[in-house]
Amino acid sequence: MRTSNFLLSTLKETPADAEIISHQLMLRSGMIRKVAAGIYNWLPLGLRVLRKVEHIVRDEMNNAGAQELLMPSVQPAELWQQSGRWELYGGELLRMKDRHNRDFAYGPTHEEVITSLMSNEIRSYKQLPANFYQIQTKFRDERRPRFGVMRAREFVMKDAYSFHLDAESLQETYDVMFQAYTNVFTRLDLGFRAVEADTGSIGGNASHEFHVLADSGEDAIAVCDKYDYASNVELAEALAIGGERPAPQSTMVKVETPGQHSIDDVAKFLNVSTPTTIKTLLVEGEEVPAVAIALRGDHELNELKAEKHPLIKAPLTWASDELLKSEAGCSAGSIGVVGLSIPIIADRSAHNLADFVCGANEDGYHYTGVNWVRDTVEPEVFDLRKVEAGDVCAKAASSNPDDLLSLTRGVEVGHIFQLGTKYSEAMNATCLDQNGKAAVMPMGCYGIGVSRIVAAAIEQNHDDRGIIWPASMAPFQVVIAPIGYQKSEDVKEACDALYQELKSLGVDVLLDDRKERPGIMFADADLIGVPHRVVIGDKSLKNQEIEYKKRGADSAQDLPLNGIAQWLTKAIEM
RNA sequence: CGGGGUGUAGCGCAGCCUGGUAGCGCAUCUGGUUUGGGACCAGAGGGUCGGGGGUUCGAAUCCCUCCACCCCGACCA
Repeated sequence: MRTSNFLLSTLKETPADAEIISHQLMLRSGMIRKVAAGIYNWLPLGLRVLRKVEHIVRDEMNNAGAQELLMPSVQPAELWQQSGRWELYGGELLRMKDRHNRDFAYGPTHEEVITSLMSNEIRSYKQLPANFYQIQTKFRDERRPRFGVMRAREFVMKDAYSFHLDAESLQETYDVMFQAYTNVFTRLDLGFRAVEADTGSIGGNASHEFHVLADSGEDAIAVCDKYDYASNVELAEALAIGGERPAPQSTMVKVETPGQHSIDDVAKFLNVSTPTTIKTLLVEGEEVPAVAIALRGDHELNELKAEKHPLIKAPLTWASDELLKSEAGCSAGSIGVVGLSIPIIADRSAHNLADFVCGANEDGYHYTGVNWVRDTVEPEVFDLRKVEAGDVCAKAASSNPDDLLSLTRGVEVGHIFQLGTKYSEAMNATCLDQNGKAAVMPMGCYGIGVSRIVAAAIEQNHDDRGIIWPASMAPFQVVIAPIGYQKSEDVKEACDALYQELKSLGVDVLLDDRKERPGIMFADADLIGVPHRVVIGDKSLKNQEIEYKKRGADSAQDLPLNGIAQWLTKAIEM
């Protein structure tokens, strides 16, 4: 490609509404332009990258035995009513009507369509297992689209759906897809982790997310390398801190704590440390009006874990002031675990405390020297808190330094689920088994955020000049920057010859034949992130040399002109 | 959805408080001088000042209203 024939739409200044680096660089390099909130044009440069990612994803899906198909983005409401999601999916489902006033939706995902399709096409167990995928545009009407294509409303996704005769077969395909996903992100040369995940609203059993590690990521991940453990913090198990609970030493004393509401205030006022206090939270209950949650003062509630407790109402609802008053007899700053008549659920670490401080259920008072059982009802023990860096990994046996969790942030770029029969039952997707009986097919589903990968890759690979593409997704592998292309016949000849030779060798090469000063060519080449740069000018040509620089390297080197094309093709492969 | 903020040329912004011919930098076009890390000189084009309504002799500026977009909290590839 020659720049004279390519829309190189770079910006010198950063558009004001771009917050994170990948969004800024995608705008500045001319990869994308916004059409509306969360809706983007992909310019030629951006599309080249998107296509490279698609290519690798497609290749690995094919290798994993999945078959590509293409489903419509517009889907009739009937399918969604059949699965029950027309009512359940909520505002993220973009709904519309056709000219006959029939309801349709723009597909946010394709479980309904594929299950309906395969319920007709798959008739015998002999056709199983089967795995189908597509790479296609989805629309999810996000509450808050942001960060460019990282969280867009319209985006490109690879979604795959597998069908099985039994759970064993589903597990086998799930494992194959797990490996395929690992291959994809390895080939894309991204730093990533597969993490245990919540199955969320799609439902089902096993689930893993694939995260590209980046500080700007929206998800927190707990990691322990020694045990190859990685889990979304939403899910990560928090072990009890401290061993067996010590025996009570102190007697319980009611103390005045006027105007002290937060744990920090109370601890400072009483001159104790927050890990020796207990905070008590009241939430609405299932079948009971309210439930008390007891956490160590310095710990935070993991709401997702709380919602899994049968007594706690989901979604988690904080008790109103009136409910606090009627159940605890005080306001939020003075609640404690002594004398409550509602169920108490204590986090493991809170349950390990002795002689602790907690509210007295009377405004302006706390207790010191409180002990479980002696001074309270026996609480139920449950894993309720958020894990923290330095907690012991749930898979570890000791608290050696390398058994501890560290926290890192990630961008979710892939998610695989074992769906089970949730959709196949609803859509009546059965096939005949060995005995000639109709069997409901268990399913798996597997998603990759293709357009999100592009943004995530930039988050991980950039410097103050611009993008540094991994070789596998660079829009161009090599850029030729001539010094005096318009002036020097020699330079023009050498550049054109190298350009043609690289093209014939199958290299994605960009020849910058604009009438621009070198500084502009270099700045643009750095900004759009081309991995290999060749500079050809009269000076070096005199010595039969060119100048080569790898993107991100500190300095350039002079290389012989002779055989440079072959040298470059080798450099690209490395 | 709740809270905060912004809409003025393709991009970044000033002007608004205190109403009076719509500006600056970058980008674009023309001519010239330049030519190894975002050059310089001279000239040019480009605006329903987010939309609608109102106040006024006169509105980018004041008032009302609608819209769009951005940022902070609950969801997801």
